[in-house]
Amino acid sequence: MPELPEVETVRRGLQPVMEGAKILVAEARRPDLRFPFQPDFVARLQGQVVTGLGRRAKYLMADLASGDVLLMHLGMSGSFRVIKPDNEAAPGEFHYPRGKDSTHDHVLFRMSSGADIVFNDPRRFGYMKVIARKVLEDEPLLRDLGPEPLGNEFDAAMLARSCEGKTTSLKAALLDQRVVAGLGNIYVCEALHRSHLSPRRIAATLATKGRKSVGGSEPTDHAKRLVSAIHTVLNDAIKAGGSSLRDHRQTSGELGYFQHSFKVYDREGETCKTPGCGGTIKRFTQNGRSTFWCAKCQK
DNA sequence: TTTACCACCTGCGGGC
DNA sequence: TGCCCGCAGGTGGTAA
Repeated sequence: MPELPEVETVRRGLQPVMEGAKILVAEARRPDLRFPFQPDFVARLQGQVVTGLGRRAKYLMADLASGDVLLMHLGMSGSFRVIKPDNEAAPGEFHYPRGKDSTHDHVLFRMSSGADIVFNDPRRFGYMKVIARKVLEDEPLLRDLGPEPLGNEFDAAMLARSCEGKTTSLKAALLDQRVVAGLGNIYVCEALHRSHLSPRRIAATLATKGRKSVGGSEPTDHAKRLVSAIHTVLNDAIKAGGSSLRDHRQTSGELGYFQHSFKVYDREGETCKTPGCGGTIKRFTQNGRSTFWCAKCQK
């Protein structure tokens, strides 16, 4: 579920209680999430000070004073809650109000900042791993990630170069984390609609052979429009605290509200919001994923 | 090498 | 009311 804006919202929620604080207690309540926890997972976390909390694509990365990095991915249904520890509880015990979902509270941290952090993930597609910072760039999970869509590196020329020669659909290319890291199904649908580009368009049409440039191709106006739309939709979503469909909540438990700004996603059968268009939003399955689009204004 | 598809796990909503 | 089925926002692995 969580795409870049949701992960960034979570990062901003965790930062005040994690950065500069020591992990007094860490607890993994089951042997695995998507992957088995490392045998020394808890030992490498407990007693460590979190010196920084960053994000790379959809990964949260907590820098530890030991030189390790705690890598966290929310998968499709992962969420963090920040709660006040129960003063009556013994040190090392986690007492907090349990909801019906609490059977899926898989990882807990007690921080010296006075907060307990609970990671909940019903579908267990999320994962956590501790990696030494010095070998981080060799980490298979991170090694092949493309540029950050909101970073300076990502522009129309770079996107055009990445799509050059690709015969797959533009939608599939944008979901490929090697092309651009952090987009998921929702924001790809929204960005394509805002840039009036069809999800069925061949990815290579973003680049035109010809004028000399690094990489041998020039970005088309389509590529420029698409990059601009990606920037707009991600920035707006971050400001709104992400989108809350089914699972995603902020660390405070509040819902994001960007779903109210969707122009196509989950709007099958409704009228297109593009001024003067009047088309109807359609849905079809593309690479096993739902695509929402307007055939009238997306070409 | 590139592309498409499947599986992973659980909860929810719709249909019967 | 309860059961069954399809679907869901991600991603690694595998087959073509």
